[in-house]
Amino acid sequence: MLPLLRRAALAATLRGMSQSVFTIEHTDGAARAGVLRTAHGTIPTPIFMPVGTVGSVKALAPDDLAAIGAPIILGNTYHLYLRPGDELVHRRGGLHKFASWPGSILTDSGGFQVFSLSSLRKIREEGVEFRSHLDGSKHLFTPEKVLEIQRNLNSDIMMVLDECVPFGADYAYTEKSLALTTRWAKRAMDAYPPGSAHNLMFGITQGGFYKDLRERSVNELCAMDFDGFAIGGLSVGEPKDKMYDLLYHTAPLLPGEKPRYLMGVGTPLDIATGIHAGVDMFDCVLPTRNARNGTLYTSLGKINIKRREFAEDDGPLDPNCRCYACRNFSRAYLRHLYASQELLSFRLNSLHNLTYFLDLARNARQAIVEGRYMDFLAKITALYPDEAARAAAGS
RNA sequence: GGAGGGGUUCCCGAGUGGCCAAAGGGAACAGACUGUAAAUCUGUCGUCGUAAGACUUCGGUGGUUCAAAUCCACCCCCCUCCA
Repeated sequence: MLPLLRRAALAATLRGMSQSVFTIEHTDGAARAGVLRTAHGTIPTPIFMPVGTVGSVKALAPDDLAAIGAPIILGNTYHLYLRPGDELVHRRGGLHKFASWPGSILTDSGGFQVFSLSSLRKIREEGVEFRSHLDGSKHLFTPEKVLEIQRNLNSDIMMVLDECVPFGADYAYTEKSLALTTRWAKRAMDAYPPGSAHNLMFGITQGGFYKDLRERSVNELCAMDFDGFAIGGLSVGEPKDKMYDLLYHTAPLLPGEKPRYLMGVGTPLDIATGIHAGVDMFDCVLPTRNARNGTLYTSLGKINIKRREFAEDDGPLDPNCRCYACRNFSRAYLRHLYASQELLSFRLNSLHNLTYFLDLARNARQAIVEGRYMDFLAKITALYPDEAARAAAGS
């Protein structure tokens, strides 16, 4: 491990020279295979980033994540600020040290909580006021404050504060919200200009499900020198075909030389589709949450391990999977662990699903490098026919 | 031997004349889950039927009543206390 100062200095050099933060090595159509560098490592892209909201990927230890080759995980500004507190984490040397996580960390800004905790917040010009879901206390999150929190956490990739707008918001509201998100992004950039430190900062585009607003958002955001750009506000309750429509419309508008991040997405098909549209980074709670709820992704499709049909199935969960769960346990045993609510069920299932998602990105990258991404996408599409049908419904 | 309490749909358990195929919980079965208020949530759960509805069911048998899981009689079984 590099001494802290030297690492910071090195990373500070990286920031402001966007060329060296992100390098695209191969393309296949719009799909890109690249490398993203942070203060805590090198990340091959496309990449799937496991979500560890409160500083832990639920049910897993850093060793587990290392075993499946996860180079970067997420943390959350809102949750870590409330508990245990970003300053407490700062005093313990940052989130990496506190959580014993040697890889990279991207932190979400709390923008998603504007959506998911909408009944507990008020949006104002200066920021978002949340009523804590833990104790009801009030907290103001401004664009500047969330960066301060993320710097205390020592996040490798900080996200700017945005308003994640629900599906169904009308044009007038979405337009107004978008303008606010853009003003917040400007304030973030002012508070933390390029070269300030080694923490990278990504902007988030919004615009709901109106293409002209998406374009406006991209134009306004990309005029600013962020280290990467995210597409936010997708997968917020919309039909699948709408989501893909917006995805294909928005991704190509983002600057080609910078990393593109599709926030909170998604299913394996969503990810494969996102990569096809030119996205480099993904995160989603789906593999970990579904793992805890018994839904597992395999090379043979999605299966629900609770089902009776697996009660005496002695085969591995996924014969083509390299993970610890698949190498050592039968479907019958995994079903039993789930039914018995054994904690090992969470760990093995999470380990497996994340392996699947990480491998999905790895295999996608390989396909791009070898110039056969369309074949890869076709293969994934065939694995999830119901979802693919929903995606095709409106087109 | 005496006194008391109880047997309800797979399990626990509510229900003491009609609003009861019978609350609630569990189990079981199936589904959902997308920048994590999620080890959460939803549905089904006597039989037949797409449905309307029909039929069978509350330890057993018989009875009272227009109507019984609920009232009465007898019988079978379980539990507690006393001797």
